[in-house]
Amino acid sequence: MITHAMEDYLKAIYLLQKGGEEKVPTSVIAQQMNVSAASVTGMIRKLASLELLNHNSYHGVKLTEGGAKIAQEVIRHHRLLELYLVEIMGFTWDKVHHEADKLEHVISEEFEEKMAEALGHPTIDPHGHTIPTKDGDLKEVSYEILAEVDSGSFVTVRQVNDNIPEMLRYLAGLGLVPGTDVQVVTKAPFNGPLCLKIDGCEHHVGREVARNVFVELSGKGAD
Amino acid sequence: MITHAMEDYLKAIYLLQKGGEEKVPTSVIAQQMNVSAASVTGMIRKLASLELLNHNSYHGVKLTEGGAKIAQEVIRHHRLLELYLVEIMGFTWDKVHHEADKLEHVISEEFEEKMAEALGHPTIDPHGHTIPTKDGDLKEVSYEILAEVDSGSFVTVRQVNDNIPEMLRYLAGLGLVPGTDVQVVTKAPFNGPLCLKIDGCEHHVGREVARNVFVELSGKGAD
DNA sequence: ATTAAAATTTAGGCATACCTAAATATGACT
DNA sequence: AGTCATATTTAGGTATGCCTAAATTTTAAT
Repeated sequence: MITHAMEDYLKAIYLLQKGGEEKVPTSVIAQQMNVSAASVTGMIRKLASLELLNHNSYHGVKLTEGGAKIAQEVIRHHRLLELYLVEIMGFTWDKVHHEADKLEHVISEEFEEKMAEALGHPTIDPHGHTIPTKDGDLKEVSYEILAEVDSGSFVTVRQVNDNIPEMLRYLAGLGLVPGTDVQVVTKAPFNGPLCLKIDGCEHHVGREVARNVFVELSGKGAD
Repeated sequence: MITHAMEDYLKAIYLLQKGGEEKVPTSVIAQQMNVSAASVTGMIRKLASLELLNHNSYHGVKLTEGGAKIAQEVIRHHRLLELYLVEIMGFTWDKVHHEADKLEHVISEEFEEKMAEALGHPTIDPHGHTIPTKDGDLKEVSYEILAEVDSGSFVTVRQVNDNIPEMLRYLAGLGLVPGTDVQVVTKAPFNGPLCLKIDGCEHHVGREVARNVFVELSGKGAD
């Protein structure tokens, strides 16, 4: 029997794996999930005994096909829920992550299908993340981090991190949402703010915010 | 902190109290919730220590105002969810009880409000039960049990039990849903079937089914 | 008033999922 | 190769929420 906690671990490990790390170390999972490393070890044993992941002691874990499948289903639930809450129910995009985190574990497959139908089988969630297909794989496109593109660049916002409600409200206020075209006018030194031209207006945003916005390069100016 | 299990107990006790019993005995709760009496005793201690109910050892429990309030909120969630799932999402009415039982514990107050708005602040759920208002009390109207009305009676269906999916599918097939006018043509002896005239057609339904349908008398014929 | 049946509570256990602190393994550096 | 810092695991403990079996209390009947 798969518990909610197990689903949360599988989801986190899956996303960390997609995010680069082939073998995900215990400590990284612990940090991501805000639990102690010891708790992670305990859960890893359980998941390994169910053959949902392979554990190479002291060298991290890797999901099996079975484990990855469950993770994909949970992520599909989460992202469909986020979009449903925004598009159909009228939630603002800063609140849906938290709500989806609770709902993703309890909705039925039929609930998932009804949402997908109502939304016209969408592929992107409100924060720009790909929604895994029912059985298929999740191809996470990797974009540039806004904080790291050269000044002068012309970019299009593709994704934003969905887990800090206050930052999402701030971003929405700036118009820094997926689909928006942005020019990086300047980047102040010493980790200083970026000057961004959005919709013709210049805004100054800090690096912390710029590290949570992911963009696609659409052109480039002088550095 | 109120756990899901606590909410389930409070809900069950609340409905049993409304269903007649002033003080609800441990055994009744245990039967209703399909757990052992010992488990109920354990939970009662916890709820009593939180002052959500008063416990008179060996003489049953009674919810405090605080306990009743939480129960009402959970029931409001449940019934709004059932209606939302049927009306907005297109679920059939036999599946919504199970889905609502899981969702009722995790949705936010905002989710509740969005549902209520989308549904036009309804007062009755798909099975005919009253939806408690946001702060107000639940006035559960008590109807006649179809199995117990005299033959010849003309009745209107008002409520059906929502927890047996197969029976709900059967009832929907017969047209025995809230709002339908029905004539009780005959009642066979020895707990035999009732002959019902629904929409001009006669149907024969067993007592077990007729005990799960609640009606309002609208007229009366010969016995 | 005694006794038997029924209801209730207590006692002791199990699984989940988390924690801290202590022990142990790894890998990088001298 | 030895040493040390870091990462990981083990050991032992907490809380929830369920169970069965045994003890206890109540109620009803003689």
